[in-house]
Amino acid sequence: MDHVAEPRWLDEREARAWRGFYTMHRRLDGAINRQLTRDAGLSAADYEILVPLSEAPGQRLRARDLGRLVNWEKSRLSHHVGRMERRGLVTRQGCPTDARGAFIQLTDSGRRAMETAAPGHVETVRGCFIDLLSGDELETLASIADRVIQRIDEGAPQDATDTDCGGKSTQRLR
Amino acid sequence: MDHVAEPRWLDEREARAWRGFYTMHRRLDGAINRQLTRDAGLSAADYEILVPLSEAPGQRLRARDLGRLVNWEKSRLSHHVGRMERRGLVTRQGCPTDARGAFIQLTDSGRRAMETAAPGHVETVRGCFIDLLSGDELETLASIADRVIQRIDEGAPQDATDTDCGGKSTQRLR
DNA sequence: CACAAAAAGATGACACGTCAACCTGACGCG
DNA sequence: CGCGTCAGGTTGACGTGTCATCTTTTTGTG
Repeated sequence: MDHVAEPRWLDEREARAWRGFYTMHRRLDGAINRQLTRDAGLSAADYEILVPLSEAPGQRLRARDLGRLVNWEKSRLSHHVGRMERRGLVTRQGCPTDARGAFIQLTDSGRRAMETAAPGHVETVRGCFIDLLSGDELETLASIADRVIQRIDEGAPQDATDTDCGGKSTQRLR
Repeated sequence: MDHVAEPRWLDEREARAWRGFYTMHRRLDGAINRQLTRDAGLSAADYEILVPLSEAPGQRLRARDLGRLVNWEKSRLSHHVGRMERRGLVTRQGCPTDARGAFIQLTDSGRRAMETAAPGHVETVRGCFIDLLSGDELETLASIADRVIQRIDEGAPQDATDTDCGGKSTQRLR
């Protein structure tokens, strides 16, 4: 009798937190992208790449290291850098010491775009998010994030609870 | 002398919360999409659409109403419903009373897919998120989300602070 | 040294979202 | 009635992200 445990649907409070979290992210993403586009013709992804580059010695980084810094998978990075290269924000250079490697170098134009965007970006992040939170809330949020990220990165248990899905009752599917 | 106020960069705590929030979302999104794909061949977006449809009388909704329920813009909805239609998850029907309207109807196959996915979905959301948070934290998060969403939906102040960008110093661009 | 395995990137195919038109039909109003 | 405006939806173009696959080079190991 491999009975399937009845799913533990979310209660009201849990659903509020969950839905809230998600739409909050979507709104923030929208706001940030709008600001960056308007002020400097950049996307949020562009900005994310430009920042570590601008702080790197010589304004350049190995793709590998850049990828680790921003925590992107290599395919995404490669595609995105390709697009940024076409727009003149960065260039690619081969690596002398490792023939597989690739350096990503910030161009002047890329640097200017980032410097143009930066002040408005912080202002947006503050105005739409940070400044709306108390110190305690900031701590709480960071702590939550640490927990969640660790949980998923490490022990994500494929939740392979062998759900045979006796799919009868479907009530609160959230 | 229209001096530009020096940007108020984020301090350590603020940056931790901000970065944490963002990567947390990315991880969660990944985990959820993997589970849905693996268990039922659905994307998170599919699931989001299927839920309200399955709860609607007659398993169908006007595109307009569906869009309001999930808070998507109409273009996104139309595109996505098109893709779901091609995969046999939903069908489109004209609306008799308003010739412009469109009904989106859940198919049996769509319903099955959702019922298959649902238990694992809740389990994932719990395991990777909800169950890691205390009651207080759930409240805090929901409260934060309310604040942020309202701020962006209503008074998003275009932060049009006329930044003439005397872009000299660029240090902590986060 | 030889050779398997791993690392670094690039690439093509495809799903997803957004923006900007665009079309059609409903509605208000003179 | 006639006309302007708006609402509901669709479409095409484009940027983005993921997956799977491939090539080349490095590295570890006998």
